[in-house]
Amino acid sequence: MEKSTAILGEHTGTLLHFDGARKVRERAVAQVRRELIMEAARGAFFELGLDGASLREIAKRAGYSPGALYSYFASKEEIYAALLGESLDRLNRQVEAAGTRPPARKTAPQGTLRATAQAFFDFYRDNPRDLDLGFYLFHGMQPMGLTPQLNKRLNEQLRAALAPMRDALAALGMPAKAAQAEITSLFAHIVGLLVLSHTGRIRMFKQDPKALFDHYLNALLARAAKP
Amino acid sequence: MEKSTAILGEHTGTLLHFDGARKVRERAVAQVRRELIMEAARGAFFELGLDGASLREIAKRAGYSPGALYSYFASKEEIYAALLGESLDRLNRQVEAAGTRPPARKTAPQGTLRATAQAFFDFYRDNPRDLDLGFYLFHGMQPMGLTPQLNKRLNEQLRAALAPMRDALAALGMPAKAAQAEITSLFAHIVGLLVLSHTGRIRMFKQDPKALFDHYLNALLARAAKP
Amino acid sequence: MEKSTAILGEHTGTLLHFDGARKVRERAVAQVRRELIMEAARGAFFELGLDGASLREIAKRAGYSPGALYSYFASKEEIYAALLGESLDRLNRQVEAAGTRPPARKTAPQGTLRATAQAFFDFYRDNPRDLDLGFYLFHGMQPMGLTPQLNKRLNEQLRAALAPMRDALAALGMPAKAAQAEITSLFAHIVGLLVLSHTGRIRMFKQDPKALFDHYLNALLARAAKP
Amino acid sequence: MEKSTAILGEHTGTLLHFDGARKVRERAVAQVRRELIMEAARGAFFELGLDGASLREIAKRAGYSPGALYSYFASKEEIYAALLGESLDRLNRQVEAAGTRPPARKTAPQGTLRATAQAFFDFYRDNPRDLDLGFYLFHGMQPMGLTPQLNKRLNEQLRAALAPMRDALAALGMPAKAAQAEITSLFAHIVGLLVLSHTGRIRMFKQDPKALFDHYLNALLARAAKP
DNA sequence: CATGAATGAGAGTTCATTCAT
DNA sequence: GATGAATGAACTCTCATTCAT
Repeated sequence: MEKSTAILGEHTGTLLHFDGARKVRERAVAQVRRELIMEAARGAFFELGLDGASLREIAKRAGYSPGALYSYFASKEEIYAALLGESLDRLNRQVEAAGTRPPARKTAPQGTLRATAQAFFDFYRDNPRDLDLGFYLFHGMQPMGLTPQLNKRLNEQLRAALAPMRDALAALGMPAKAAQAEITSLFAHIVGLLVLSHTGRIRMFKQDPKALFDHYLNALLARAAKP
Repeated sequence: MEKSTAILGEHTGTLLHFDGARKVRERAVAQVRRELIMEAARGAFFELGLDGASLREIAKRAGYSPGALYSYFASKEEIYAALLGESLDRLNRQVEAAGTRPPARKTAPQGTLRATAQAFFDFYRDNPRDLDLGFYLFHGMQPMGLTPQLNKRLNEQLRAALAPMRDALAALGMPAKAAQAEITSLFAHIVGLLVLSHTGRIRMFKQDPKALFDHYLNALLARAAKP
Repeated sequence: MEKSTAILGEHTGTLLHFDGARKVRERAVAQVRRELIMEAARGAFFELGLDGASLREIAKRAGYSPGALYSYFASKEEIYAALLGESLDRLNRQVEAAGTRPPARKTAPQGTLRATAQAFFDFYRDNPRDLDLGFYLFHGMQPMGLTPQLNKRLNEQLRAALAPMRDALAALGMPAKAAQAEITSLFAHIVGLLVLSHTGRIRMFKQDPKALFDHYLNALLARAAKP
Repeated sequence: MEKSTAILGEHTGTLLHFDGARKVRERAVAQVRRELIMEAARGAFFELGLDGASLREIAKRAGYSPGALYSYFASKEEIYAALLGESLDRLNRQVEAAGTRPPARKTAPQGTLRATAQAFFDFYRDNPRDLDLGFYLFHGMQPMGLTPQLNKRLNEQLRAALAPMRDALAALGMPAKAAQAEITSLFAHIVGLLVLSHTGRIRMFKQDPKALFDHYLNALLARAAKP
């Protein structure tokens, strides 16, 4: 079971008192190997897409035989779940960084909202595969194969990524409920824009995703300023 | 080749003058059977999702051997394309009906915009698989396997479904360019809301898709009223 | 015109007395259509090879539906058999023409032997598919699917094509038995050279089929001159 | 990749120094199983011919599921290539043995030429399927599907099998170029005789392949003696 | 921990031939 | 005669997963 908590990147230093040092070391080694496999999976997935990235391919890239991966992950899906967790971590870091960078701070909270929302948008625009990842486990748009606790964890990571924007709205005087609704809308808008963009539907309307997003953001800021 | 026009649901009754009655009847029978297969495909797809719906499964449901489907469709993809075409037809009819229904007409064009946008939203909210269908041919969010002319045709059907909303905005005095951008945004927003809704991400934020959509629509109407 | 019907057995001007003119006409029409189908089959076979030429493809090229061909040929194999018969006819004509052309006649019988053998060789060198055809019915080098009478007929056509060479050898004073053996050898040599040529094995040895054949022919003529 | 060297029957025992004994053993086991599959393939191919020998049939005979073969061979073609490689190995051994056997040595080089050519001829006369094998990858007499390096390797094996005859001609004083041409001719003659023999065309001329071959060989030796 | 052979199911597609119409 | 839908069997190949070693 440590295996699955490890998926989420939690460390267990406190076990030091109960386990021998050897066990700790082995656990650390296993974690490193997990990450090696995830790296291979990410590479395969990014280069070959959801369908091209077979377990065999991932194993080959990681320098393992197919069966060996099952020592680290219970299934292919679990690999993707781990990948998604890591992806959300990166998203969080990117959003957070945008929220604490000087230019944003100066004109806060409008600046913060704009900067973090932009960072969120940019993250998925620049890494379309990370967006795919988010929908992989919902093949056919229908949830599947996630353990409830894993689902919860992933949701929390997502919530965390959006939190700075919600807080910025609150700081602008928007009631908590309205802020939450606006942030959900914002998220939906970003997803919609990017899905349409990736599938070529926006180009078809001769529009530019970035411009559309700016427009949305401006409207949101206007709403936030004088409700 | 009547096969490909049939994909798009065109009827051939008018050929009566040139073909023998027998040919016409046979063509009609073939069309009926095409639709039977599409029905089976839709059922398989809706129940089993994109991956479960194999050609064999579709054939079984339609009461055919696998090879027989190739008398009606050149490939599995063509079946899905036909399904998508028919789905867009239904969408168009639903949107059009909403745009010409009395209550909408009375308060036009605001009423028309609200009614048609609502109809668009409702269509995909009530038929989530139809939204999937639209993304099927863009596996991994990356276009694939459509003949350019078929792609064009499908795009036109989509454009047509959105046209009433664009016209309503124009009728409210919005410049064509801005109207086009707003309609693309609206489309993206709907898609985003529904994708998040279908994947359970909206419920997670304790929000209601319909309410969020109303909110978006109100803001859009406000923008349209006094730019 | 009896040509191809003869392939299939035997016909039959004498039926004129018993059948009505209509039946005769219908038979002629059928024969014309047979040839149309054979033409299509030849085209498909030459362009697409043995594997690419499906019944469907042949039917399409002939302007028929697949089933229709069965009104004219009992099987796909029979089509090929007919094609082979026609091919052997062409071979015979080409060999015969070479044997009666002035230059050959002048220096006969050496000239005749050289000219006809050359014509035989050239025929298959220039029309590799005709050689394939000859081996098609012996897939895996093992006879199959020929009715004995059809086999006999084809053999006779082949014999006829080689007869001028045998006669030339006899005219040079070679005993009948030896001449027959030499001609069989000659045939084998031609086939061997062309099979190796078509499969690229001769080019691999940096040799030229034509030169090798000339060499063989010279040796044969030398043997024939003073045994 | 040991797989490809294994195709060619090379052993890996010398790796003992670098690999553990276990790896060596496993490799040996794998090689045995490869040969088991090749045996099954040969059986299927010999009994059922080129078309009857499907992957499924081969797998069934080898006691495997179809997919299992792909652990040993990358494709069906690779199986046939391996079969052909092994066939050429046997041919080489048979030819070589004939060239070094006492009776041949005594009257060398005429005896050597006669003995090795005879061995070559006998090999394919006695194993007709091995001749088929050589032409399998040239479906419809038109090259296909060999990797260039594999093609090269197979060509070299063929060249090696013919080398003793070429050397014997050279030993008889024939210039290298002429010897090469004669050996190519000899090869073509053998192939021609056997193809016609296998397809029953020689019997039809009431000839005997062996006698025809002797006749050819005598003429060749006569040419070689006094050019 | 690691291997990699093996499974078993299944993928989409093609084919010659048949037969009701 | 002609159609073309339908069959049924076959095709090669891929996959995630298991498990004896």
